Amino acid sequence: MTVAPTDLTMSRPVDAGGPLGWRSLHETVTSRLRDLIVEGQLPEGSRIIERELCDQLQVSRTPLREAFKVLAAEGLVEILPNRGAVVGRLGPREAKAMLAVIARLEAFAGELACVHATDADLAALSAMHDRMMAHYRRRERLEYFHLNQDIHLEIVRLAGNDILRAMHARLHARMKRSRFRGNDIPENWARAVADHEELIAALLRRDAPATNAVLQRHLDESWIRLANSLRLDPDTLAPLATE
Amino acid sequence: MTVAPTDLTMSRPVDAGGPLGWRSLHETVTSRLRDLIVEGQLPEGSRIIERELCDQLQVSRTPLREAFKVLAAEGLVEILPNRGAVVGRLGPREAKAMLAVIARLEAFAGELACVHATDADLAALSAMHDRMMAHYRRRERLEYFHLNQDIHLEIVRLAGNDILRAMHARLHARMKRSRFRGNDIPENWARAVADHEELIAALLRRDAPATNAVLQRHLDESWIRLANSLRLDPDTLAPLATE
DNA sequence: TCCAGCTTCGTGCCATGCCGATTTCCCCCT
DNA sequence: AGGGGGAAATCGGCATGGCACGAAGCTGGA
Repeated sequence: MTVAPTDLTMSRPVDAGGPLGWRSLHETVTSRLRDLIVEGQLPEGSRIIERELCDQLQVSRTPLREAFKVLAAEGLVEILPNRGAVVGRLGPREAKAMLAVIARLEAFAGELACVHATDADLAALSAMHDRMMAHYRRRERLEYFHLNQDIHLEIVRLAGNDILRAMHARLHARMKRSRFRGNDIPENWARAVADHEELIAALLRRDAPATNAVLQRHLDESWIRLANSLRLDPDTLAPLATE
Repeated sequence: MTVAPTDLTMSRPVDAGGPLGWRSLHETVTSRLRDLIVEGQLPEGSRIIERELCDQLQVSRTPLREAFKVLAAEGLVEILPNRGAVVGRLGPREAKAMLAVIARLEAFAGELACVHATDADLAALSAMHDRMMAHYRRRERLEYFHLNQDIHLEIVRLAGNDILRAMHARLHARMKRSRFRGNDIPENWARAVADHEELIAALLRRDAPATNAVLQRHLDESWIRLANSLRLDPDTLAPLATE
């Protein structure tokens, strides 16, 4: 779990720049740490030693501890009293629960987007979709993946409900790490792409019920895909028989 | 914003008791502070001076600052860089957004409860409902209010989805303070009670779609009631003309 | 040889001190 | 008299040190 000893003090202009724009140190540490966890640099379940991270991040223990507290509130790490912090594990049960909630939130966001988004917003979204499709035709998985995520986040943004966006962002961040492990299988990929075609069409028609339905279905299938890649039964969570 | 100078060190057995069961100081402070904010002891928008609270809670600044960080992550307080913390204001726009999300989450929870709750669970819920109705007939508003909240929380619990419960609890806590200011008007009260009758009936029938629908409607009406009590138009959020 | 108790070491938690930023108030200038 | 600028008080942010809890290693007895 060795991390590149990046110096965070450099990212804060100590004397230059206006009072706007620079963030307090614990905030910087929190962001950096969140990225490290979400990107999987810190493996799940591993104990995090304060002093070690202090040396690597070149900060004192106080801002680091404060960062741990907010990450614990976000559910990314778990703090055991008097025994330090471990990066939070994501069991299959929690993953299923989380995806179910994400599905409802995003479906709701789709509904709202149909009502509140401007024509320009939808046009931009459609353009993103077209670019994503281009990547799909070239089988550029990574670019597809990122654009896919951007589209989902954009839909939530277009809903115009900040609370909804914050809730969704929280859950999405926790799921992101799990999704990084390639769990997209070619035969399912086509299905996901078809969903997206339907989704964009429904949005452009501003058909709220249809948008809700297709997003709900799309994300439910997302859980099926994840469960299959984990060799689990999507319903009972029992280990799947492997041949 | 003077708060009773409760001594938190007492709540932590310094030498007695086993190692299990005592929480670290910042956790205790966080809970206490959360209660203080939710119950309205700390008025919204007021700046919180670290030193002042340190004296009143009899703790040092470090655990207090850590508590602020997690409460900020929960959205209960807002931290302005180098300018301290203020308890988060809840504008009408955010209140509407929050209630909309709560409505969807609770409606979803109702669906799940229809599937996952045991017969005993539903019987207990029904008993709570009966007690609530007894309070209603006697016009005991406070007891009714508390039981009402308990029922809603219980439904979310019965859904068996911990993520859903956590998200809902977060939002519910932030709304609670606003709801405390009596915004129940007698003529609307009867309507809310009728909703609850329908709700319990749908749950006992394990009719998921009906449960979803009635909860959704009930909470949407809850927003209408709140907007009216704030003299705002529920849709446009424009100030309502008062005669 | 194995278990129990103690000791030591590692580690996290909390208090305090110093530094920088912000705000406020007073004085001076217009 | 009113407005602007500067200085002091105030408050929050970060670093460090002391303290307490938990875990592992060691030693002595059964």
